[in-house]
This record gives sequence, C-alpha cells and structure tokens, in this order.
Amino acid sequence: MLYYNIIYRFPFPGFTPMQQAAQTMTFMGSGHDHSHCLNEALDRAAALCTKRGVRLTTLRRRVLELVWGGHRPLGAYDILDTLKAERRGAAPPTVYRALDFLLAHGLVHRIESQNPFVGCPDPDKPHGGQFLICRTCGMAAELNDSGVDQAIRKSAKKAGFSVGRPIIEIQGLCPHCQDNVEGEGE
Amino acid sequence: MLYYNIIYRFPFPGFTPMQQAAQTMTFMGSGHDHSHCLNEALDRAAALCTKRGVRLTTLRRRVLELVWGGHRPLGAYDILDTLKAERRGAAPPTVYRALDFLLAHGLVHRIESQNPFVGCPDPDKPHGGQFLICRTCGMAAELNDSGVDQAIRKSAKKAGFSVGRPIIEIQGLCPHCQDNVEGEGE
DNA sequence: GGTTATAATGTTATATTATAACATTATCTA
DNA sequence: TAGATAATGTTATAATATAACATTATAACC
Repeated sequence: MLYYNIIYRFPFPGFTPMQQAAQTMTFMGSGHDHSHCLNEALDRAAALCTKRGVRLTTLRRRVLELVWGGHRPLGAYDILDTLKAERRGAAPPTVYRALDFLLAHGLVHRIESQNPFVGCPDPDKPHGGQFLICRTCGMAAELNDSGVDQAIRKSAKKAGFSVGRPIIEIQGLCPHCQDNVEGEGE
Repeated sequence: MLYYNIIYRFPFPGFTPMQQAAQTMTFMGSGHDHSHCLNEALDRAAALCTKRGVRLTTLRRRVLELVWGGHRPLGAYDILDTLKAERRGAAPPTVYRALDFLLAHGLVHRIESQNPFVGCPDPDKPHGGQFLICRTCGMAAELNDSGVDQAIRKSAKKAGFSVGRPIIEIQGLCPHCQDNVEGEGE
C-alpha cells in the first residue's frame, strides 16, 4: 500500500475510519516518517523514468525531492532559493525546466489557482489533479474520486466537448481549521 | 430566458437539441446579436449592484463591458491597453481593482489555469465557475452542472472538508475544433 | 576510445501577471 | 457645506514565467 505524504495530504476517501483517524492525528502534529514516503516517491519516479526511457537527472530528482519534501505546495522561486544555495548558476529556467519535465511525466502537479507545485503520489496513470485546498493553513490534499471524474465526463459529453485534462481545485476548510474557526466562536 | 454570450460560450446542458444546434451554428460563425446579450448583462449587473447597495461606477461598468464584449477570455493587460486609450492615467491597479470588485460580486470569473477573465451570465447566485476550455481555439464556456457540483460535495464530505469555492476547469477540444482536427487526419 | 548527434543545463535578458503604498478626487451622510 | 468614506490616480515593485542563445553532459555509433 502507498504511504501518502500526509503532512500536507488529507485522508483519502476509501480509507477505514481508523486509517482516517490516524492520518488526521498525524496531520495535526504527531510524528510521521516523512523520509520514508519521500524515498518511496523518489524510487517510484526513478522506476517510472527508466520504464519510459527518459532521464531522471540529478537536477530533476532534486527538484522532485524538494517538491515532495515540502510540507505544503511549493513555489518555483522557493525551489530556486534552495537550489541557489546548492549549485552555482541556478536561475528560473533551471527550476521551470525541471518542473516541466516532472509535470509532463505526472510526477508533480501544479495548483493552478495558486501557482505552486506538489508531488503526485500516483504518477503511473496520467490524470488531472483533484485537490482540496485549505484557505487557512494552505494545505493541499490530492483526491482521485471517480465519481467526480464521471460527473465531469458526463457533463462534457452533453456539450459535445472532448475532455483532455480536468482541473479540480476545491477551496475551503480542512477538518483541523474548521475546528479552530469554530473554537474561536466565529 | 437568458441570452448567452455564445460567441465564446457553449451550448448548455439542458438545452433542447434544436437550441444546441442553433448555438453551435452561431459559435461556428453565423450571426449573433452580441450587443443584445452584452446590454442585457450590463443591465443585470446594474440592477444587482443597486440591490446590494454597491456602486457600478463608470470604470467598473466599462471593465465589465470589455470583459463581456471580448470573444474569448480577456487578460487584465488587454483590458488595460483599451482603457489607456480612453482615459489618462490608467494603470494596472485601475484594472485589477475593478476586476476585484466584479469578481467579489460574481459578475466575472477568473480562469485560474490561464489568468484571464470572462463575464458570468448568472451573477445572482454565487458559484465557483465550471468551465470547458478549448485548447485549440481558446474558447471558454461556462457550465453549471449540478451533477458535478454534487459529486464534489460528496467527495469533500467524505474527507471532512468544508467546501468554499469549487474551481472546475476542463481543458480539451470544443466540437468545432474536434471536427477540424479530424478533418486534418490527425 | 573517439566522434558526432542529441539532450540537458547554464546564462542573460525580458515578458507577463499582480500588488504595495501613498496621494488625490469623487460620492455619500449628516 | 463639512467631514467621512469610497473610489481612483500614481509610482514603484513583487511574483511568476519564458525567450534566446551558449555551453556541457550523455548517448549512440563507428
């Protein structure tokens, strides 16, 4: 079973209540072996690139690592700041080219409504990202709900529209931040 | 009945086959009294602002007119170029402040994945925009499919997430551009 | 192993989109 | 009409992204 990056990811629908609870607690602050899921993501990326005959270079791998390692969506210039400290001559194209590669291979998603990038836990099957984005804590959780996907395809079909990449970004409040808002009496 | 801006809008699900056909033909090139739906949109905006006790100033009205009048989504700096020719001292804040107002009152939407703005045909009930966006011709059509909305709410509920603004942007090919691609044998 | 083609990255410059901060003008309320 | 508030003007700059060309690394072939 996949080990999700639950520092900034939500419990996935389909998890048992106990799994949900465990993950929610983790999200709320207790420990989580992030290096484990990070390494797993990097290994999966390497395998996928080998399979596709493309190169996960040092730079690309490092950018993917940074995107995955962040505790929330990471801007291109955040990544650049880190790279600048590590290699001479890092510049915007350095980052954007690596991100273009990672995007093209489904290894990261871009949060279109906010510009930053997040690692994708499931790069093998190409898919548009479905995100829950908390407007208070900034956390983004990737969903992949087939009900949503089917509803979209049905609706597009009625209009005669051929679906390429469906972008779903649901802004709102995560469970944790809902509690806090309620606690403040607002 | 509302008269949609079908120069850049799609047939809406729920229309009869005849209505669909009429609209598709219009989209594909035949005549359409665009000034009529534009004026109607401006009148509706004025009425809505009066009802809400806010001011649809000359500037705001003009920006709304430009957004509605475009045959496709319009960038802030496209709007600015037009304004510069009409009033001295138009600058980015001129446009962005007007757009902020129009967005806040649901009179326009922003296409998050591409930055530009489009007029909303249905500002009375606040809603996140659901768009079909053609990657070939750039056209954006607003949907409001309750099936999609319900699927999203159901999925978010499972994750304990409180939905604020759902953003749906479906990139793909419009009926017209599908035909052209097929015609080219690609 | 050396040569050539291709892919990746380096480097400089600039385009595009958006906001901050403060001054001025218009409108509303009393 | 005076004072308060809202809207706009004005200048500067932040944040995000790409263009264009030079250089370096890798792959593929001999």
